[in-house]
Amino acid sequence: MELSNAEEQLMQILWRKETAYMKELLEAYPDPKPALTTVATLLKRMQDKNFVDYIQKGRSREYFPKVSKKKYFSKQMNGMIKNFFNDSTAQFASFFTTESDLSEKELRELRELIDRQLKNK
Amino acid sequence: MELSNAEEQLMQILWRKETAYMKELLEAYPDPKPALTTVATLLKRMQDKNFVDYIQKGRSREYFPKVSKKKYFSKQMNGMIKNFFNDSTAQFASFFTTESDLSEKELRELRELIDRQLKNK
DNA sequence: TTTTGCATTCTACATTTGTAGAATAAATAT
DNA sequence: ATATTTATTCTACAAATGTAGAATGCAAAA
Repeated sequence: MELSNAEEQLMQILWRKETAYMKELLEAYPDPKPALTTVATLLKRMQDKNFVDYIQKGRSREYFPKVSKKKYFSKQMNGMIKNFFNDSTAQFASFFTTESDLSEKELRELRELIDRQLKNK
Repeated sequence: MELSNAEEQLMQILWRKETAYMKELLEAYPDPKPALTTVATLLKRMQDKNFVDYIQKGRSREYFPKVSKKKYFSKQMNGMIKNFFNDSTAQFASFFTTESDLSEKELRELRELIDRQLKNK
């Protein structure tokens, strides 16, 4: 089961905070903030989908992500690479490199990084 | 307005074919194929969303994408980079480079590509 | 202890998405 | 000329999504 847009937005907040109470989540929303019950509904659905859990603290709950941002992101990326580049990561990489408008500096840094990666092989 | 999942799948088919009649679209679906009316509904919605158009040919229609795969993909990517990497393309690139499991050969090719990019600057 | 604030659960409802049957029309094959 | 195939439009409906009010309970502040 995937996250919907509204759910993913909330997930982003939760990832940033790592752990948060209802009130903090609400505060973290940009204006116009949704109703508290809206967030509650989303959290409930996200729990059902197994993306979020909580620890009862007194009478309220400390929510936290059950899926790491990194893991979630990787899955998204793999989906896109599969659909758009026929499952070829390399093909994606080359598309990205030529199409993204990285600055010269950024390109150099990226090359540096690749060199380091290569040393690890 | 964004494409839904089912719509995006159809879009992928249309991008592959570049142009296609109803029948061809249907044939291109993997089994179990949806009902023809399902595809018709999707096409209609995609027209409303301005992702698809057609040319009347005799009594049927030659459908074609109004948005290129590349453009669509870029938009998706930018969205993800914005959400996950704080809008930093470079940060994404470095994450990608370290986390993707590109082979040594692929890494070398990527470096080549970056070199060529750099020469263009 | 009365008010105020906050969280939770329930209920609700409009919109969007996934899926397709029925009716209709035209084109083609028999 | 009739049956068959194919496409189109209309209608429909369940599920998912976005959004939030009402009711309830409890805790902290006044």
